[in-house]
Amino acid sequence: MGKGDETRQTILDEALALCSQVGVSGLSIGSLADKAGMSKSGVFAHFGSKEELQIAVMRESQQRFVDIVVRPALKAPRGIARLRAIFTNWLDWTERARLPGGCPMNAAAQEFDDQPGPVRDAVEAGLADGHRLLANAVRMAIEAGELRPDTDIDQFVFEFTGLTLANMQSKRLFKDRDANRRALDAFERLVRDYSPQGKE
Amino acid sequence: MGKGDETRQTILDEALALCSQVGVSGLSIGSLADKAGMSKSGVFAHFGSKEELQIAVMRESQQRFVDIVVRPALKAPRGIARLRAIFTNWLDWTERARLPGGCPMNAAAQEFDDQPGPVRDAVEAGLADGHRLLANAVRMAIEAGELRPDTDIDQFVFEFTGLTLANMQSKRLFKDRDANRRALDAFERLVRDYSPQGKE
DNA sequence: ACAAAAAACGAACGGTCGTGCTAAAAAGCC
DNA sequence: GGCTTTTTAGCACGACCGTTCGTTTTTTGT
Repeated sequence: MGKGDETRQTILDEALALCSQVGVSGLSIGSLADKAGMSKSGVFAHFGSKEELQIAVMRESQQRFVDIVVRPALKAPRGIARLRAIFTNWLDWTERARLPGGCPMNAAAQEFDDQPGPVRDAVEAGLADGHRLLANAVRMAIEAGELRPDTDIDQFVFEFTGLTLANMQSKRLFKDRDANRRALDAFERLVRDYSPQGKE
Repeated sequence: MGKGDETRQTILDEALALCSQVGVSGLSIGSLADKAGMSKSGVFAHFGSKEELQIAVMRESQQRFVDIVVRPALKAPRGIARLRAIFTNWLDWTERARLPGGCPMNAAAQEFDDQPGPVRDAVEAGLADGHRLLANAVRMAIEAGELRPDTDIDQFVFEFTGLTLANMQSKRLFKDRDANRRALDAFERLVRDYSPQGKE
């Protein structure tokens, strides 16, 4: 198909940027239509309901995350190098993705964590997918002998994501210019703790 | 004063619970009035504007956090024991505070991080205060000789809060029953890394 | 008990929300 | 170029939003 999908993509781009600032439930069809230079019903027709729009935004966010954070990191060799590439890409992925208000998915996770429904499902699926990709990278690092064989993969992922969350809060709320450095230092400490020739 | 402040407190209690579920910007005066069994204008009169209500909720949230997380931990001796007490209290403080939807302050931090104004200021002040209290506890642990003298306090706080954030996401979005254990394991590893007789 | 003050109510306002429905415009196809 | 299909606009709807105002109820002080 032609024109339809094209403007749908345009709308989604605007929706993602807007959503990053006001949240996925704060995103309204009227304001989105203004940003996209369209009528309210014109935007509406592309999704059929607000819920479908929200789900589409989450999916788009997930895909863009993969494109910006995960895919480029695959050029790094398997092991800690690739883990580090994922991590550094993660730290400022929202800026590279032109999302002025931070990660829409993480924001949505907070908004919808106790609001069952398809939107929540999409958010959970999106973040779970990220964790799965990350877990795979950790497993490869273990297989490459760069992390201890008895490394608890889920534990590693848990701490890894904790650092990205702390980084976002530090950077966005406290405008801390040292946030990235702090996160990177913590990452290196994390890797060192789980490395075979490391301490213990 | 009498009756006024009393019902104001009742309203704030309901507001906190409601806010934890729908977020601080999703909280509406109408629904809050329903929960409190009052009229919309009756609730409104106590705060004068929605913004003032939001600020009041943030302040109340902060105070309750101190009451539930920080104050009880002061019974533990200075040092790592107290840090651990703060941490464990932190992990499930929202349940003990009867906040069914998670920490309102953290949610607000995401919603308002790029929306300047008094609400954002209140959020930042509240979280900064928490960080300050935590930093003090870390400093005491250093002075007690239980953490290395060259410990970067802000770095420690950064990683500490990262664990609490990961814990909340794990628990609330993924319903992970191992979240607390994961967080505690990570905490012990964190402390060990910065302890004088630890590795390195 | 009674007057003064405080607090809660009820109705109304202009706005915006999501969502239908119908008509106009644009795009795709022969 | 005309015809069909797709895409967009315009308008209206009921619901809820924050806020204002005048009235009524409740509390307070004496």
